[in-house]
Amino acid sequence: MASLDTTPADFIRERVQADQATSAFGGRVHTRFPPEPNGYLHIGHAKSICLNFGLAEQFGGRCYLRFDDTNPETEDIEYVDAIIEDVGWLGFTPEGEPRYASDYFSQLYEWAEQLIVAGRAYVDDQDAETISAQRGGFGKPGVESPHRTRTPEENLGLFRQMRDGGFPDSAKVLRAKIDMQADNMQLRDPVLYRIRRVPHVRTGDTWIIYPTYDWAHGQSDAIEGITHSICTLEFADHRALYDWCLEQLTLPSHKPEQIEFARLNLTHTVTSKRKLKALVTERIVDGWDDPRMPTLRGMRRRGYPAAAIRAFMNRVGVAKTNSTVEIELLESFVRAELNTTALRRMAVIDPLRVVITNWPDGQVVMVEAQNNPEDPATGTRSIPFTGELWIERDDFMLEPAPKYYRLSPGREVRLRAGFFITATDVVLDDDGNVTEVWCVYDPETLGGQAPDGRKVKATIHWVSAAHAVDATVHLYERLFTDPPPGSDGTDELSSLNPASRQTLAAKLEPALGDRLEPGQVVQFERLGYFAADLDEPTVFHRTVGLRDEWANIQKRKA
RNA sequence: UCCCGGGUAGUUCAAUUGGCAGAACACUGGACUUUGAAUCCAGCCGUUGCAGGUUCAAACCCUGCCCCGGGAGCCA
Repeated sequence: MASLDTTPADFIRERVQADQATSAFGGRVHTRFPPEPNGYLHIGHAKSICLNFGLAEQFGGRCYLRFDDTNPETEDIEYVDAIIEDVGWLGFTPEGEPRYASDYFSQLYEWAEQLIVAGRAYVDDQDAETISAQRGGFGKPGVESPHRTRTPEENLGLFRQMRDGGFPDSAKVLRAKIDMQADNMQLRDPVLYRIRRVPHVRTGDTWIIYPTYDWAHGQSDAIEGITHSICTLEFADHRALYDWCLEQLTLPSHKPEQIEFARLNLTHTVTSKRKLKALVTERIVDGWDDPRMPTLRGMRRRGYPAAAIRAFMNRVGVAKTNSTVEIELLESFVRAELNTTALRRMAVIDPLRVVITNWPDGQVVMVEAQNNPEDPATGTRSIPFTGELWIERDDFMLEPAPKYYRLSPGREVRLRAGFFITATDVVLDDDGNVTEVWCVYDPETLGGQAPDGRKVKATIHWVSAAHAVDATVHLYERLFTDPPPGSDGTDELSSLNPASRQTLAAKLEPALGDRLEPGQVVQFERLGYFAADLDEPTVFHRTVGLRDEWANIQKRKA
């Protein structure tokens, strides 16, 4: 099994180590997790969070949470709060208060004026389409804007008018004056400021011009003293621009270095904001926190322990190879964590009635069951055993298949922590379905052990019918049937799994009638791990099933 | 078409930087078992994208090619 908390080596950690060896940043390691507050965090963000905070932890540095809130059109306070909460849930504590790129708007503006004075930026009057067309194409040089030769004085005046409301939205932009011939398209005079009369979550209507990502990000890093600015691969082409911007300024500290890594993809799900949003707005799922969603909130509701997600991130490592990790790997970490921490309980999710014909009328015997065999310190509990029980429909077969060794006519099995029973008769309905199984029990086998030493091949779980607690149980399957949804070029949503959620009426042992902690995960023995709903005490979500050898046997036969 | 990045087992990553390609997950078999779970043991999985070259020795260096991803927002 995977060890849970070893920090692997990867090219970023090697870089940091090398920087420390040469004292590149005076021995400091300072990272940041910089989400834009325009959506909920998902498993992909978790990788970045674990990387940035993990690096700071490992090297005795610090890590900030910084909101990259430079585009007021898409951002909302709702997301700010959710992100802060989710980062905490994942188990990380940002250094100090959250930071905001918008805190630096004044500084960024001042630096823009310096850039203009230095003749390195100009105001362009052309519209977006024209600018885009002039940018040229891959392998085709760009065309310089007619406004590129404006004097610094003229540019400064125009830029101030932009700031002061002298022009309508989008009428003018500030552009860096770099190189319209550059092979790297990002260097063909990128836009630095745009006019948007949209109230900003934090600065309200103080500003009507907003810096773009490229003008804000590196400088924000520099202001905060970030040493290693880690981002995903699609920003690789921006690195030259990131460096260019910083080189134009006189910085208080060392220039941060941008390092790119490959984002995480998981099989059978999607992580792009657009697609996740589609799932929510088209009501395919109940919301951003639906247990089928790969959002942090969804996984929390589903019962995934934060520790399992962290361990998983350690295992998948950090590289520049585009990769799609099997969701099974994540699940194996969830099981490993839950196996040691989750209390065992009995619950029947597809009930079949068992009547024990030789059981003394009305007798109730309390049997002792371990709370978690992996952790004896969790002790035992008493469960009522009676002559009428629920067992799993799957645990009885009228005509047992080969290698099936659960209950069937004439066969003896153990009821976990209870007694041995042998099936003697069945009650059938008009369609021939089994509605009831009659059994006899062996009173000598209390606790599940036969004094004569005879063995049974199967142990099955059960719940006393008279004591059962009713509950609703949601079973989840993959959201998408295709490993990479939409890989055949079709719309991802066409490979949606119509059976991604199945809802059943379950019978629980009485101990589960007492309110669990919201979100607490227990193991329903032989079925899997189930999380108590955050709001509804009698609703459970299956976090993940147990490994199931019987299912494998059947699959192989098919 | 141009620029950048990548290609090692089914998957994700290693390989002490040129020195016997190996871990985890998955899969298969066995042991154990009051969860067909967990645990333990074993096995399977490789033309290191392809073709050349350098070298005693190449996943690693050189040349050419192929394939995949990203890049022409006033998104991030």
